[in-house]
Amino acid sequence: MKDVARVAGVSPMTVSRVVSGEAGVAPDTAARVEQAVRRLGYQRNDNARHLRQKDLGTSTIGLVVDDLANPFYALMARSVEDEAHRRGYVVLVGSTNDEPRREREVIAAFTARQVDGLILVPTIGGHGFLKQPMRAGTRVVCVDRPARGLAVDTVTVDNRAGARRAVTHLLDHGHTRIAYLGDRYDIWTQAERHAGYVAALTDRGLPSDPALVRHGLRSREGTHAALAELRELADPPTAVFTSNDLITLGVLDGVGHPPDVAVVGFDDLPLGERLDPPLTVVSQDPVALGGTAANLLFSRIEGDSSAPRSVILLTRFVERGSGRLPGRNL
Amino acid sequence: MKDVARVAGVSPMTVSRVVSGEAGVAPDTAARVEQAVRRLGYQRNDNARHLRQKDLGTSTIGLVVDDLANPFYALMARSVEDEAHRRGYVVLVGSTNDEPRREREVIAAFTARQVDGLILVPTIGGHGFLKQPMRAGTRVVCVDRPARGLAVDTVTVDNRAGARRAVTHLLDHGHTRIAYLGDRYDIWTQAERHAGYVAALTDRGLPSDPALVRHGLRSREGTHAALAELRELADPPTAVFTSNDLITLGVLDGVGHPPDVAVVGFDDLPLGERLDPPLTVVSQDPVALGGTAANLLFSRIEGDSSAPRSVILLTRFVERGSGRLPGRNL
DNA sequence: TTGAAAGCGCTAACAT
DNA sequence: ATGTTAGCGCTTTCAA
Repeated sequence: MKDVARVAGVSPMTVSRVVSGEAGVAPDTAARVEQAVRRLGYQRNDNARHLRQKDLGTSTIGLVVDDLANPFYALMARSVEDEAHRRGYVVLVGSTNDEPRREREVIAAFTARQVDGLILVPTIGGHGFLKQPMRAGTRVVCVDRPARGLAVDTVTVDNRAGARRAVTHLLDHGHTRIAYLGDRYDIWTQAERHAGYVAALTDRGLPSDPALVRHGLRSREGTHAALAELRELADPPTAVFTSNDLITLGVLDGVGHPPDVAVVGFDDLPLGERLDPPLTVVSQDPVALGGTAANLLFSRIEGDSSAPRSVILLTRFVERGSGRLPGRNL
Repeated sequence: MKDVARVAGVSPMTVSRVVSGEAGVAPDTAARVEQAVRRLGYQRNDNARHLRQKDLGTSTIGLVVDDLANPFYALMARSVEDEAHRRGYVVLVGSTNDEPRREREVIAAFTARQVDGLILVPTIGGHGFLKQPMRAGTRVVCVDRPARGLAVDTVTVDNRAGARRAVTHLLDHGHTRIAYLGDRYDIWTQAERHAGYVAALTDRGLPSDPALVRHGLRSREGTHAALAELRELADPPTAVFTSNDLITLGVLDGVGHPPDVAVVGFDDLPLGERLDPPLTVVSQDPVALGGTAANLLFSRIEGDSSAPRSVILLTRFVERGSGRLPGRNL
């Protein structure tokens, strides 16, 4: 900036004014400065700028998800990024792998860089470490799951109702031996979906047979193996409810052609309607989740200090056929 | 930091030393400082730190992709993030939508924040604006596509050979009317894949019929419509080569049950093996692309100033059946 | 082992 | 309309 000032024959303050588009600079002076800027290829150091402008923030937000490679979070991330871009913000991203330690590391790195806000898919771990940054002005919004004991805006979907609807569908089609295959039970969404599964059974006066419930599935292969085990039971399931897309894929790996087990899954899959029979799912909208979270965050950043809100978006039950098997009803 | 110093009864300089883990502080002094840090919940402002430490960089890199919501780039992003996290770096992400203007905006926002490096899926636009930041020390690596006229490390896959292999497979199974359905031709990967398509035909002495070639497809719906048009031809195609995952999905939307057209696509799909018949694809490895790009970038950041390298990763041809239809060979 | 002074690049607040 | 001074939070350098 000093160099530009020297070349343009003005003071650094004038360069600052021109570069920041402030009024009150004579047109020909501004032109001289702009020419010097171009000649030197000067670009302002925004970190230094934000250091001085204490009240204006850094125009940077952090997005912390479970796994950025998961298409669900990728869609969410894109949606957050679009909202941020629209407002002139940039986005730092990090994946936690659902490990509280990595979550802490990532968030610490973000707050050390003075992010104005944080959109967080929280792990099971405590979040006391957020208190201090929040007091210092960092706004926080949780998405996909709430954080235990953290009073912040939270955007989720009706996991329990969605799962209940799906399992009810299986019951409606004559299934009574319905398996639940889920990810780690300590993940809030998974516990909710399991609760929905149990609720649907309870609605019909059926007990939940522990032998048909598997938690902690984290891969296609592991799910495939779990399904194979269930088939060895004396009284095997005739239907399976899968609690996320990865687990649905694992189950599909293990059902025959044509399938010998009915399947309904949480989360839609790109080719779901193309399977034989087409896949019935509970579908959620990651773009809406991300967009809503971003809008909440930015309204907080812009000064909204009302009580924390909790937004629950609706899932959609998409009936395509896979829940009616083995072709006993139609 | 001043507050911590006051509480601990030392100078800010001593706090700085303790917080940065520098040697030469008496153990009991350090203990007093650490206690004050905890009591006040102090966290260092890394932006201010990096402002002063000119030579150490900001430990921040930027990742600029076409579309973060695309599973391919999401996997790449996760891979880059893992490498960055391992080294104590954080990652700014941005999507360009393949619009040169948005690419410029995103990159400008990143360089203004003094990123140490940039991993870039370049748009078709010029990249002269990178010259200045590069002179100022920002390292740049291109991934998925090269940037015209930008001499930097570049990681791509053998798009042309992969496409040629796929189309050859269709020819081997008796198809001679093979359509090409692709995204915008000005995207380097798409032009390469089209060239591979043409090369495979030429290998057999066949001309490329312009009536069977469609560029610029950007959605499932648009692709579906394009396929419908091709079917209206007097001499319609018996096979289709699709140049990316989205286009493959669009074509699958439009083929019958069972399919009346053979399909081979670039990029694998999660349920591809589960279709009837299973989907034959040219598969590339986004995790390897991202990891390789990140490793190149970090070795540059760590001082490697050898001539720019070009790394070409191999695609894998995954034959599953959909290219053999309509069941005339086996 | 500790601290004081100066300055990273920028801008708020006050001159002129 | 432009410039001067001081200071954002930290660290380099040098002195004690």
